Amino acid sequence: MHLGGVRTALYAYLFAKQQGGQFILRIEDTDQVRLVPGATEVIYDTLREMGLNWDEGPDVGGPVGPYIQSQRRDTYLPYAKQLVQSGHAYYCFCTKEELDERRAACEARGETFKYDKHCLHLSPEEVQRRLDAGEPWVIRMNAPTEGESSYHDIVFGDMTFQNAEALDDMVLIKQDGMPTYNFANVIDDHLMGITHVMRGTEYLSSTPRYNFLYRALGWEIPQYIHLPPVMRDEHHKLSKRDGDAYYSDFIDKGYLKDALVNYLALVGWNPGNDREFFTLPELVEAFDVSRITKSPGIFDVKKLTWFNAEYIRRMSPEDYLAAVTPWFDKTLEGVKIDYVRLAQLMQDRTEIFSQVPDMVRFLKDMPDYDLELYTHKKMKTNPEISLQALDMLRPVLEGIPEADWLEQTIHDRLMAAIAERGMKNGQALWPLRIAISGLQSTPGGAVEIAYLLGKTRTLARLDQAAERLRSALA
RNA sequence: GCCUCCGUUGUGUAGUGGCCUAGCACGCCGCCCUCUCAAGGCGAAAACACCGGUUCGAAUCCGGUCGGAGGUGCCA
Repeated sequence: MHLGGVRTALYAYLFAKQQGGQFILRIEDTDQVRLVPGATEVIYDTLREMGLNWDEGPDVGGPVGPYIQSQRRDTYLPYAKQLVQSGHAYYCFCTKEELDERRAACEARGETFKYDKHCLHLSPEEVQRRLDAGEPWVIRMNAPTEGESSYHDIVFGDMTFQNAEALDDMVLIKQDGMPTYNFANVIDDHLMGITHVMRGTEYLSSTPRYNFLYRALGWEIPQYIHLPPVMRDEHHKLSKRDGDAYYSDFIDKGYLKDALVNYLALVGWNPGNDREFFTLPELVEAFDVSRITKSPGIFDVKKLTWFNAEYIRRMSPEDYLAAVTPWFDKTLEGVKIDYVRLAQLMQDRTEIFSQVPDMVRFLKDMPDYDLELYTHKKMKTNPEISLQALDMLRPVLEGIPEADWLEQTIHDRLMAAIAERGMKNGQALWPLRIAISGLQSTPGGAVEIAYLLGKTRTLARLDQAAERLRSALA
């Protein structure tokens, strides 16, 4: 599910719940050609996972079903016919090919194509004759060509359009008998008692068409709340091509759904104060349609990541352990490691779960590393000093019985030995950490890593490192 | 092209004529802490697109310019 759609659904849910209304899920699948198998399941799964539970919808039912437009196919035509009767619509027999040609010619001349009401002037007899003859047809709206239309949008305020410019004879019923979105949404919104329409700004300028239909049908026009787009950057909307546009993209990368929901709510809306952290119920409470932004919002992955890291830090150690274990397993499966301790060390360092495997891999396989790592200005180390330190620390570690291989013990013995020789902690511990991790930075220091590795692996890595240093220095 | 909308630091925003030498958060940079990296603490740099008007006074009102987005489908 696209994040733009996710946010629209989120706002609709927040508003509905806050107003004590019903949140209805309706599947708009009138374009049979573009149907994507499994797409509706993705919608169900995503919304449910986010906690946006719908009160009425395809699978849960409700008083105004069915909630899938393709299953409502027969409800639209009578209304279209009614509009034909009242003169607000008419049958059209122009073929798609003809229209495409005329549109192309028009555009080539730099003009805006508009259907010229060609078939509006067919006599009723002629229409009937062609209908009877089985000619393919569509039903078009008979749009007024003069005057102006206005409506009020809760976010954008008063909108006014010249009818001649904003309205055209759009198709209501397609050749395959399906309604267009333009028609179906009006019919269904009315039939389903929709009071507030929340959708993207791409509908801002087509709203006068819908209002024309509501009026022609004698129905009440709903309230409009148009939402600014969610952008990838200044110029582009989030799109599939970015590979970062879908809810599942982020969940798969190890973003927490609560963080995603929280952050998404803030792209295009703010509570009017400095508060940033909200649970779903808190959002329901705080949401205020009058504070929805008009300008497009850029989806900032950095800020999302910060939110995610913050949510991770706020997890209980137990929850974090449960969440991180599968990620540990990706690289540490089968290795004897104290996951509980590792989790403690990792929790503050986890921004996204997908980063975890790379961060802990060294515990399983000793990475290749450059001896340059032993040179650290601030720690005052170089390969020579490092080798001395390792040689000095070796017996200390060896002297710790397997059963006493605990962090506290390792720490105390090491510190005592270092102090005894009057060394700086870093001078001894930096080389040790490099020797047993091979990495410039690790979650935890030499003591923690030695503990996690266990005595055997620690000493083995230590010996190997000392060996390398010795031969390099010789 | 035409129509509509939008325009505050890199990003999200606060701000509705004086409280703004423009606040907050992320990010960036520096310092502290420290056996690394994080986390944490402290600090810094960074914006009212432009021009003109209205006004004693404008980020806030008006006009224009420029920039951006959306629409202009038998897609939604």
